Amino acid sequence: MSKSNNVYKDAYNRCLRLLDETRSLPSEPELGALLGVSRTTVRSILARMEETGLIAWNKRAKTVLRDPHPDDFFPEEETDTLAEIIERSFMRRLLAGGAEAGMQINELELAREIGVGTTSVREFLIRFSRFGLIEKRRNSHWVLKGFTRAFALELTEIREMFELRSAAAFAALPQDSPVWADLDRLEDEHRQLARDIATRFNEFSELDERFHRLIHRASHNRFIVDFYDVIAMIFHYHYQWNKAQERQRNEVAVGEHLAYIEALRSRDLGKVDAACRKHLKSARQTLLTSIPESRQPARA
Amino acid sequence: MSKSNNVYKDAYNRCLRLLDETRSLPSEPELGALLGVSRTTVRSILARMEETGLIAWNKRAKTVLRDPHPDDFFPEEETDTLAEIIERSFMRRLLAGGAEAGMQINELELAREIGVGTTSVREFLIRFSRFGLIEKRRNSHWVLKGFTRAFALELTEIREMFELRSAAAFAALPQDSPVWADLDRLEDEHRQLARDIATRFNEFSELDERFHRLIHRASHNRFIVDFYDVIAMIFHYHYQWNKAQERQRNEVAVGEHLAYIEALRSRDLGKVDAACRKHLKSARQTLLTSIPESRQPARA
DNA sequence: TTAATGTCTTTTATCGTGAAAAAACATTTT
DNA sequence: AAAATGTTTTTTCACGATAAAAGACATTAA
Repeated sequence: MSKSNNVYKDAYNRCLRLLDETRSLPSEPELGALLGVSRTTVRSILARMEETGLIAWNKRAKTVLRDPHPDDFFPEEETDTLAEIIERSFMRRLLAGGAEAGMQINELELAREIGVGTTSVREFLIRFSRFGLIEKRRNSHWVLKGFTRAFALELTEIREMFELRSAAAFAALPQDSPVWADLDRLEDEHRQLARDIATRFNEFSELDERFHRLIHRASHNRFIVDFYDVIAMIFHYHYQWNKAQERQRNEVAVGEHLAYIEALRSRDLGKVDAACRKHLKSARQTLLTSIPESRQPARA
Repeated sequence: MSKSNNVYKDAYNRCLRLLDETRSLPSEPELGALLGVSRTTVRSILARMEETGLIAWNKRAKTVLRDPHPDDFFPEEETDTLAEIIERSFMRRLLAGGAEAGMQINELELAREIGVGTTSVREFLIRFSRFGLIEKRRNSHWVLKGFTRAFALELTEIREMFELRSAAAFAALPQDSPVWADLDRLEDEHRQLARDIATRFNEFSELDERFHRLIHRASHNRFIVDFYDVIAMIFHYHYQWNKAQERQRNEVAVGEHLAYIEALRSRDLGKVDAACRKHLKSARQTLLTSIPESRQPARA
């Protein structure tokens, strides 16, 4: 099968949504920049749009002929990266239980189960290993360390260390730094979400990530910034898995974020530290309660 | 070519060194455990040793017939992992200069230059990416971030954060913890090295790594422990590259380690903190002086 | 009956191959 | 001439295939 054309399909779908808004499409390089793909892919998209009668395409002229129909879109599941597919599949097994710590991971079996080549699985495991949930035995198999209480504690320990430092760095940024405007915008979004929390509570997860990433970036340290990938990944699946009291949890978190933002704006390091600690403590608590006490590592 | 038999060759060489010491070899499983390889590999080794007349092998009896000759050994370069070969090759290019930050990395070109397949290079790059020296552009090439001053500062910032915490955790360990015995042994080795520093100064690098890893392990945090891989890698190549005043630098470092060890043993957190800071500060200085000021990132 | 050896099976590591996508180059249009 | 389009070349991504190495099972020796 060699390589799936998910980049094309995903970009095609996103391009379809653009069609609603305009009567004609921009130049090829412009479209490429907009969709985040190369001109080669843009041209494939345009070619298909012409074929299906969505646009008339003649050199520079790309006139929209009709609005896209639901079945003009490629199915969602065909737009995912192989890496995403493997990760989802792997995390499902991991969190669904039955994946005891100490268990060994079989590349070939995983590949067959997901229906992909071994190379992709191998590359996934290597990439995934930095999350600290799996480990490779020298010239042998991978071992599952398990999503345990210990893991959550180790993760949050680093998170707290890094975020306290980043928050302090943030508060120390000069008044004319563009981050303050970013912070204003995020505060607005928080206030809006707080108002409509009853219906929009599930949008918090995404806002949460953007907020914390903004703070971590103030550290100007690639290791701190990159570590947020680990946190984001874990919380992403945690949110998907543990829906208990989601609304209430998120409502509390939004409140904590707003206090945190105010503390940052005060530039009072004591206040920043306190607000940051308080929020991280409850975030840790949420994560911990989602991990069953029983899950203990199988062997040393 | 599919797969090189470097595991076999390396284990064979190590097994040859065992021959000097005994008149007969232990059982296959025992040998496997000793050499860190499977019985399959052990049997290949024994088979060859029999062929070349090094041993007489009949079931349990594995009698040594003669001492190994220098050309019984496989050449050193055939015992390296592909990953090691690629890493060395890559780091040489990186440190040899001419590798400007912002430059793009070509998998195929690298693979051809080193004489390996693209898959191995890809896997290496993925693994290597956690060191923060390269970065992947979404569905496109890798970009070199460069071994810059900024990199060294970011690295050491985290190192200091982690090691101060680990050292504090270490000092707080109960008296009956086995780490104190490990520390004693390391102290001895330091004292011996200090005595013969004039001739053995190049042995410091390895001792340094063992010492710091012992301390980091006290954190009981996988992210802290794993981060030492980044430090070890950087310092490993740094030591190889920058030989200026090596003897003197190492002599100073050994002294600092001894003070650090004493502080740990005093279990006085103030002293530990001071000794740790002092040593890390000079380690950072050493690293920084090896990076030419001129090397600036090419683009944003 | 335990622990070794002997044999067979499974898994990992690496390569070459081919399609998708990017990037580079050439040509045309404004 | 600058920026688009048209065309060609490179590079990345993913696969199946194959040898090395690990692991499992069967048999034999102490």
